Amino acid sequence: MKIGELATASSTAIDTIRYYEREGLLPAPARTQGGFRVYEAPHLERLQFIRFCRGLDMSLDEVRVLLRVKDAPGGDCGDVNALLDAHIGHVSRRIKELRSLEKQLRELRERCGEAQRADQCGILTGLAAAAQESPAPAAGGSHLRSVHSH
Amino acid sequence: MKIGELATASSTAIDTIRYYEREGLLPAPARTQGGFRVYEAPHLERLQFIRFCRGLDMSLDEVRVLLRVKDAPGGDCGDVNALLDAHIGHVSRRIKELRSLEKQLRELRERCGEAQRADQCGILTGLAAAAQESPAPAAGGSHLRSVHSH
DNA sequence: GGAATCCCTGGAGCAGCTCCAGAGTCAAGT
DNA sequence: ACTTGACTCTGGAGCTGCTCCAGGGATTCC
Repeated sequence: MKIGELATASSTAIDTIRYYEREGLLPAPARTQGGFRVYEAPHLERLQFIRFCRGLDMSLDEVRVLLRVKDAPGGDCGDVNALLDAHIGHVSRRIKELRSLEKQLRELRERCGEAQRADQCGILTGLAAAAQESPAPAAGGSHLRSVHSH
Repeated sequence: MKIGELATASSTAIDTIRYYEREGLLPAPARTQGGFRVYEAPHLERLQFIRFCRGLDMSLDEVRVLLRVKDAPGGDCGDVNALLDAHIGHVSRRIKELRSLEKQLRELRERCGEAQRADQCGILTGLAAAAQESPAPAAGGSHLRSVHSH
């Protein structure tokens, strides 16, 4: 199967497949004489595994750990448990952060019901005042990016 | 005030301040003869505003919109309301996604109580099986990065 | 006047792709 | 055999929001 077929079979962009190969997540496949990549069933399986883990919001480094354990013939899976526990920790911490964020935003939104002159907008004045008072928002001041921030 | 003082006064990295200037969020300040940036109180105020919004997980583009309205003398603030509503939408959507994610991860974690041989690890076999069945996780298959993905 | 501490610019690097140009390959149709 | 069109190749740049250099100059303190 050529890369385009693999791409549709796995709902993955072609560029992403080549990227995974460069990153060592997918083994380099055979090539035709003209240089086209030729994939077999195991490649698809592995790619689906990767995509599923990515869908669970794991980082590529986390996926790498899982693949390494998966590739080890009879190794033990303690690392898998630890990784998953840590990942669950990331996710639930992030949920907590976002909930307090949502609360702050809704309170802010209360301050301006309808459009009016900007210099009387409760949101803008509220933001400006809050920025003055606390150097960082009440949430704690961490810049909440993805679940993988710490 | 030189850049270092502004940095400590606003709990912002020096590089970040220069970055905001390049991005047009902070106006270019005066300079000493030797070329050092010299800031005044309004710079600090504006920077604190930006940092506060970033703490609320707004993107720089969102902050730009707020600043533009804030800078307009007597304009109206409809954009601010719309922006905040959209942002609240991002955040609560993301919370929903993460909650279903957390549930999936905890179910997965159930499958392997303690370390054992990798080829019998319930997590790995579960992941592999799930990847086979559904092309993407039940959550919907979107790659959930920050709150700003859509 | 010498040392320590600041500050400058320009560029690279992070994650995880995504998109592009410019060229080559393959399969089907005539 | 040849053309057409769809596919694929490589290498590099771009996205966000910073962060961290290197290799210099400015300022300040003793």
